[in-house]
Amino acid sequence: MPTTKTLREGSARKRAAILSAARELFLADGFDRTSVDAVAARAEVSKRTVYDYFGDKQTLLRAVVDAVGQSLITTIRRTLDDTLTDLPEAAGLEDALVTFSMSIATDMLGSAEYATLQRLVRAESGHLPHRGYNSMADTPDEALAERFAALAAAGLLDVPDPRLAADQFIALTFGVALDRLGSANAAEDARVRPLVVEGVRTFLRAYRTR
Amino acid sequence: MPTTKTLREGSARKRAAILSAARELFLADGFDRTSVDAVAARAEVSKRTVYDYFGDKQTLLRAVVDAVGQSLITTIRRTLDDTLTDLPEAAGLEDALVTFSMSIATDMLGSAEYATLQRLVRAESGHLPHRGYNSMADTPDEALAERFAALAAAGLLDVPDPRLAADQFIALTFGVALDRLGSANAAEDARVRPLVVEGVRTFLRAYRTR
DNA sequence: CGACTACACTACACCGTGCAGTGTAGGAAA
DNA sequence: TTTCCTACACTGCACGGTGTAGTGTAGTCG
Repeated sequence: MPTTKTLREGSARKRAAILSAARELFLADGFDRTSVDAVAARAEVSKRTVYDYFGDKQTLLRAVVDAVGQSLITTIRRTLDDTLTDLPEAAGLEDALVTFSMSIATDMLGSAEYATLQRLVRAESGHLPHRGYNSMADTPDEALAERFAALAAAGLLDVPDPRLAADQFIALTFGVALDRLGSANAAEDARVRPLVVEGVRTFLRAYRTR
Repeated sequence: MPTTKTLREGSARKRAAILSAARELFLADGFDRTSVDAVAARAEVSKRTVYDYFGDKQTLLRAVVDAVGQSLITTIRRTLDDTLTDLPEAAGLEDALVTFSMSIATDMLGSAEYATLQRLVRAESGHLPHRGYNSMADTPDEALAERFAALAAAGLLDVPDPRLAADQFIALTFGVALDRLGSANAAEDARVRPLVVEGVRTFLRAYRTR
């Protein structure tokens, strides 16, 4: 066990590989059209191993969604800290929000992924028991809502219902971008930025303190 | 040479029944999880007839999406005329928009249907050639955009880009409602209205002339 | 009037295939 | 040894799609 980070590191690696392969295939081809064999092949893992790790195709989907959700929320938190911590002057707020949104849409392979996966869970695999949501703000919207509340407390925004504002912000930026362009490539596309900018402006016209 | 390689025209009633059954099942269970046998059973029609009318499951999906889209746009046009023609005073604008949105969400079995079906087409059945969209404003957003332009011309709204405003309006109302609650029952649910009301208010704070 | 034809539709059997899930033997590591 | 993993064969089944025999019905011709 010299330099080895044993302790099931191999296991964790395989687990991650499976998760990653499943995510890519589910997103590309849809849940039903993705065979477990294909997932196993892409993960360079035996099909049997997939079934040993996750017992079920459904469960695998759940795991993928949870993983992406966690990853997304971490990215959001970090980006939030990078772009919105030292509460900017009112003048810089628009730029800060645009930067934040574009970071999410670009850095992250695609926040679209999360939305698409949510659709998959809902549309394709019926109704599994809804997320655990223990207590913390462990959903992307709530992380954003927290920050809006802070901005409100700092007197930059006039936000009576931070959670609602967060949802509306997301809808105005990612929502319209997602609706207009296919859910696929979120970054890259040059048409995304203007849409996001306009979304932020609309949001600020509605929520900025006067 | 079997002269009948063409698809049947047949009785419109059966055709409609199949379309309707397919719509309900596709929405409830998803495209892949819906068997053609199930569609036929629900339509009280032979499975063979389904294949005679539409030659293919894919084609059936396309037909369903087109039908719903047409129906939706008709409803929107009518509702638009009913609620937003005699340009209301600035004071009544909020109520008018709320009424409009709720009419769409209620009267129509669910504008959610359209969105969900679009997802289905994209996510499940790969990429068929995108809609024909000949020239007219035959997409819901554009119908709404037209009306916003009219409201702007009347001095009630300050809308430089009507099409964008329409997309943002839809995102603020239906978008958030769809995200929060499952895509399923759009009407009925008492939680929809407050969401729509708040969406309209946000929209007006951003776009109303000052 | 009946006989015949054309057609829309059903009921049903059937084929091929893709796929979820399992059982197991065996190899490599620890 | 035990533990983990792979390779692979195999089952069971659901589903898309087709072919066909047969039924009801409307119209046409004699």
